[in-house]
Amino acid sequence: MKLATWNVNSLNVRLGHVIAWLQANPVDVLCLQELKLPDEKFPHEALAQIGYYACWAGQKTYNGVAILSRSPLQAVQRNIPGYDDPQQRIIAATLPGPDGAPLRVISAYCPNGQMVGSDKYAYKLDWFNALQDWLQAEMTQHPDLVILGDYNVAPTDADVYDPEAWVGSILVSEPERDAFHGLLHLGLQDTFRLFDQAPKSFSWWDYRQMSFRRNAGVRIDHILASTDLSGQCTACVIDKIPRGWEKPSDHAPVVADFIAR
DNA sequence: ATGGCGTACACCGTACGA
Repeated sequence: MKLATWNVNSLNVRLGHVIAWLQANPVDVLCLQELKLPDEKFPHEALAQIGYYACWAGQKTYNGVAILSRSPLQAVQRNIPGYDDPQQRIIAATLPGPDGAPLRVISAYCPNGQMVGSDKYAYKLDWFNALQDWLQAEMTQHPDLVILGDYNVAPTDADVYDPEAWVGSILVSEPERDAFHGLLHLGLQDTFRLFDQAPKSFSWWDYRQMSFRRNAGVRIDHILASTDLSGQCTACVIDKIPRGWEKPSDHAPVVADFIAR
């Protein structure tokens, strides 16, 4: 069973890319972030035509998340319960997992934070706290849980093309990394690091300065699996191919593969 | 120190991303 995540930077602009990618990579689940469209503009019919159920939490202009699935989605939850937030950054649903047992899937678009010390940075850290509290509760109810998305955190210096230039800056500051590791401490595994990976593996490259050609990127898109589930993970890869297409998203999809127990 | 590029909305520029 393959599950993937992709920050598409506008689903209006990238719908053709998403459909083309799914036809070449018929994953069971694809989590999307940065839809940048309101609920009523979500292209559920086009996605149904290629065989995907969907749930989504849209927002005009900014944010917005979705889960596409070959199986029907149950117990759909938008946002972090009890965390009052107009920004649409979380959607969760339950579907049959790799061996048929219920799997809780969460699509997450964690805040960017803009600049260390800014109001948006304070919001980012507060949001991660709320996420951690909610995940802790969620994991007690769902032993098989996977949270896929854009975390806007590069967990270690191995996830940054030029760590010395980035010291202390947004995406890598210690409080952000602490927040990310707080999630791991709940009993989640960064599935990408369960396997040998090429050095300088990244999931985001700036549109400017030919960053993709220079591989000047960071790894900020992650698939975290609960300990039980991570034992069934056989691979996690970043698919750089769509980043080289015409008018690409600045993020690449990340795909994890799970087998039955 | 700034802006580079791309998207959205709407205004002829600004906000935001990472």
